[in-house]
Amino acid sequence: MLRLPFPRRGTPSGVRAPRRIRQGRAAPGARPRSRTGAKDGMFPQVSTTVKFPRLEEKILDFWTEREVFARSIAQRKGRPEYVFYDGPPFATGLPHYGHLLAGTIKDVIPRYQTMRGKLVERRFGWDCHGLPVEYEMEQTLKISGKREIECFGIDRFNEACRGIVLRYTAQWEEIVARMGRWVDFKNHYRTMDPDYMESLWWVFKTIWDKGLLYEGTKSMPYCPRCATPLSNFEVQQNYIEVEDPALTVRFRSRTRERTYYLAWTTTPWTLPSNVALAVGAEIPYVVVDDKEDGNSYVLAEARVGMYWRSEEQYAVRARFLGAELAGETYEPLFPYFAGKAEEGAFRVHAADFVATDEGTGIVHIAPGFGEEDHDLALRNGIPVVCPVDAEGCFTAEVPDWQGMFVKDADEAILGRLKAERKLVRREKYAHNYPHCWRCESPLIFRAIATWFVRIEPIKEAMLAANRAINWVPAHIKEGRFGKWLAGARDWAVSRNRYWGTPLPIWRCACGEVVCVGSREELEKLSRARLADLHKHFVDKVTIPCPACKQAMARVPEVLDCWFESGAMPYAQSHYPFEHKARFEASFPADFIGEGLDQTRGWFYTLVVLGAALFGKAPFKNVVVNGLVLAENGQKMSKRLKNYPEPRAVIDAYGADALRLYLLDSPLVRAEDLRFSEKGVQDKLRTILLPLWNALCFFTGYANIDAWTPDQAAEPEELIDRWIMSSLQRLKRRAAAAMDAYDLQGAIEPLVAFIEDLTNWYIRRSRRRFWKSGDGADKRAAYTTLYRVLKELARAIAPFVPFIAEEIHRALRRDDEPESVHLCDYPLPDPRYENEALDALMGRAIEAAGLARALRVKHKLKIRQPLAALILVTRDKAEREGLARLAELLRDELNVKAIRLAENEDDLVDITAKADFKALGPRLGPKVKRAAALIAELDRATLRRLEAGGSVELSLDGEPVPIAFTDIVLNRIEKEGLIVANAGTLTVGLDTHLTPELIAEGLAREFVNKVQNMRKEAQFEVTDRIAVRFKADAEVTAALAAHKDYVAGEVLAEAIEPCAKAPAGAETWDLNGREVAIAVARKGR
RNA sequence: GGGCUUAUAGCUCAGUUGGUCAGAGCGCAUCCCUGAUAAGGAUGAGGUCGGUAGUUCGACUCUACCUAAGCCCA
Repeated sequence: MLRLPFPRRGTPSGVRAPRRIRQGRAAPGARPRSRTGAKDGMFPQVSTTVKFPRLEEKILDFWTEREVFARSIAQRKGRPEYVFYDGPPFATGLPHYGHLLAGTIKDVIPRYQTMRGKLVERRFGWDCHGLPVEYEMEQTLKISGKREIECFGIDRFNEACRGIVLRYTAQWEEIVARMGRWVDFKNHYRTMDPDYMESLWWVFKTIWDKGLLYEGTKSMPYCPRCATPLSNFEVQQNYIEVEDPALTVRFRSRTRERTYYLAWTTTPWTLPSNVALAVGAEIPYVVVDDKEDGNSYVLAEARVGMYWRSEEQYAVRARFLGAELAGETYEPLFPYFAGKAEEGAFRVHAADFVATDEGTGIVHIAPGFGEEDHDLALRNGIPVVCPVDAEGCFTAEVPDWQGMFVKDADEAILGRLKAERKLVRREKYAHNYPHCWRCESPLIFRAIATWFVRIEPIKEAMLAANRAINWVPAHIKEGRFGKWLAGARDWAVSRNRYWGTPLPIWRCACGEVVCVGSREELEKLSRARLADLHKHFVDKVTIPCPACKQAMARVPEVLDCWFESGAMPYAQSHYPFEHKARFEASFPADFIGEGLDQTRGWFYTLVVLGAALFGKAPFKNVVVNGLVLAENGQKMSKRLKNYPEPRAVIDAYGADALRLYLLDSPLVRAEDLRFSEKGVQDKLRTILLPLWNALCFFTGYANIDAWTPDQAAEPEELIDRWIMSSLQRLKRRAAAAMDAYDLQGAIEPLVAFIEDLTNWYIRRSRRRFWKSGDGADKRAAYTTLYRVLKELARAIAPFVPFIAEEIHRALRRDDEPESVHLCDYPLPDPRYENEALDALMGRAIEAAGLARALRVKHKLKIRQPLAALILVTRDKAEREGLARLAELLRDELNVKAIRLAENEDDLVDITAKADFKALGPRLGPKVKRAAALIAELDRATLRRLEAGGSVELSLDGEPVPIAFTDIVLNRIEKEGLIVANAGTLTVGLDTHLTPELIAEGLAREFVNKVQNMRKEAQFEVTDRIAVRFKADAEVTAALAAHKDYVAGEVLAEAIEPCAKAPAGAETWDLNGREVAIAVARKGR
């Protein structure tokens, strides 16, 4: 069940309920500080109780109303173009997380580049053709298979497909937009549009003219009943456990006397089509003399035991590796194709797919059927025969069983073999066998006429294209993609289907073939002017044969839809029929991004066609994203419902949170991620909410003080200069990572900066904002925070476009762009960079952490002031730097003084370790003993080394000189002291509590209790009160001494001690002393 | 069966050219703070760095093999 982040009153789920009931929340600026006439500020009052999803929807409206996306592009007219190609999705289903992920990446990078001043057009694409559409249509129409479709009418079928492909586009557009992705849906491209299809023809024709297209055969799963080839996708649908006959037959050798090759098959009906035998080159074979029949048999050594029970029945005559058998010839089993011997049939070949776990280790090869058989035949010039017709019946080539369905012929074939003494053994064989998902018929594999793109002539161009691509992550270039390219085989681009781009090939019975490259060309040839290029229109067009004047008809196939998407760079622009110059100027694309599963899909077809047409890759940079898995690590499954609906997640946490979750993950490096709703919520809670609080903090106080950017004051305080310097570093790192297409690397510094901003800068600067008056320091603080937030909004805009927009709009002046997405990406300003300060503040933050830890360890709460914090470091520069931060640390840690010291000897023990990096190469195996000696060096020796001296160790009587660079100093707090150490810095607390300190601690405790009571009583934060209390003499005295402080803090007009507990008093424990306190609101 | 990727704390992940550093965030537990407050801070527990073998003075890091998961292909 989905947990909402803000159930009812808006408590983020997962956030522990506050221990105390919180009430009477005040507006941020309404602090108890007397001021007159607070003017309305220039900044909108930003609510601290934001609901991000609703906020985002408002921003979406703003973007739409103000046409911000279009303007973000329009304002870059004339600037260098940054070209993005969108990979088209199938819209037969609704978007899942994979789409949202890719969509986010495809949004972030164009947004970033736009802000860097580039013109980035983003056209959405739709993949409209292909089997999934046809499959769905068949289900809807309750028809299936070639015959039924053709009976239904290809025209009606195709029009029906056309009708459903765009069924979900409205939902797609809605959710893509809701994710904050800016992409042009109006100017989309669709693979089924006539212009698009015409460009495909041009691509096809161009490749044709280069001689890269040929018609061959491909062994495909085929349903004889439906008379149609099936795709792998279809085959996977229906595997059934069945029992088939398994035969071992003997082929008489022509090379060896009275010798037979034993071969094994589970498809007897393919035996008439046998044209070769295959052996494993590395597999040991034997020639066995059968003592019973006097013949010799060749088979794999490992399989002998399966055919002869006892060694008395046979004798091994020879033993050799399969390679030796290659080239031997044998007599055909059947006479039908005996004539093919001259073409290279009936030979033994070595093949790598031969195994010895079943059968004889010799494989019967029927290239007309088996896929491996077919490939082997193509590679070795074995003739391919396929005496089976479209319905799966034997043709006239096998007259004995002509017209018989092949599976039904099994028995007859078997009988014949038996009669001819060619059958050695008959078994039953149970295995998983694919069946037609439509009609349950067992599938056969069968060579199908198929059009191929020849890869060999363009392979070098493809490899060169790949070398020029910047892959993110880099390993894909030489790994997954490179390996795939290197082993690429000819690409089968035709499909025996209906809803697709028809192959523009017309063929005559006389053998003449023409390829048509445009509508105009077709019109010239046929006089037919076509508005639509789908099969049911194009197939009606005939072309007079230039050779014999008869009518040429189009070949029946349509194009593989991967061909269509791979041709998208050209087809989306209707190249070369339109936009010729425009295309040529913008090819190849600067950037594409899709999932890892596209390695052999879109990425591949883009590269093949780019290499074939232009000799280069159609894209320069590609970000490959990983797979979003369900929380349990399994694939997300609609059926299992093992993931929350994307829409529900967006509605609950907002698109920014989801974007951030997806981007700040291994997904952007092509690794998998287990999707966790909790993870999305955490991004909201730990990053977006604190950022939002920072904005609230700023606008709240700025409005109270009526601060405006006109009152800017140049920041001089160290902490201001520090956060400004941090900001520069953030911008430098984010831009560098983005330029390297390292999305996660760009987000990491953003998150770190938000942490710095909220948990150090604002925390440490609070008092500067709410102190009264409007001094230069306060103005500097406002100026700093204002600048930082504004630049931060721009820096995060590509990643979290909504919250960035809201911050920008809260802070912008009228003369600034009305949307953050119309701004330039902020770049580092070296004037504000200060590495030394960054390092120094880092030490101060560290020191504060150590000091807080000391307080916790020694039960000295922050409210108890302490006399001093002692910072010890031998580094002079560090000491001087920390001195400049003393005030800041004093305040943070509630100590009266910061003392800096150089001599750490009283606080820490020093030991040394060997620096293995320095000593290892020099000493080799002796390094371990040297390390032991170094660990025992005393303080005096170490100090001498530190001062630049050197020491000699004695190793095996050999003196080994050691310098300070050979060791690493280690400091350890001395036992029993209140000190803590980190690296060179040691901090100590002066824990001696004087009566003054104790008194001040009591006063602070008292303030704390009264503040709690104010809240409990639901007073307004500005209410003035009267306080009465009963306490012991010490507390009473402490309060008297700190009366002004206490009164100021709690807005008390009077603080009266009483002899006995006042009416309505609550009793508290004040550092072990009982105090009764009563508060009363004064009239307003 | 092949290719690629991944394997480090309960979870999500860092770990730079091998060097004595096993880390961060979250979660959990305990505590602090209470003028960013439907926030914030500190401390703590915990891991044979998937396994085995090797290279090396030294391996989370390099090599080989194995195991598991994911993707793609067969």
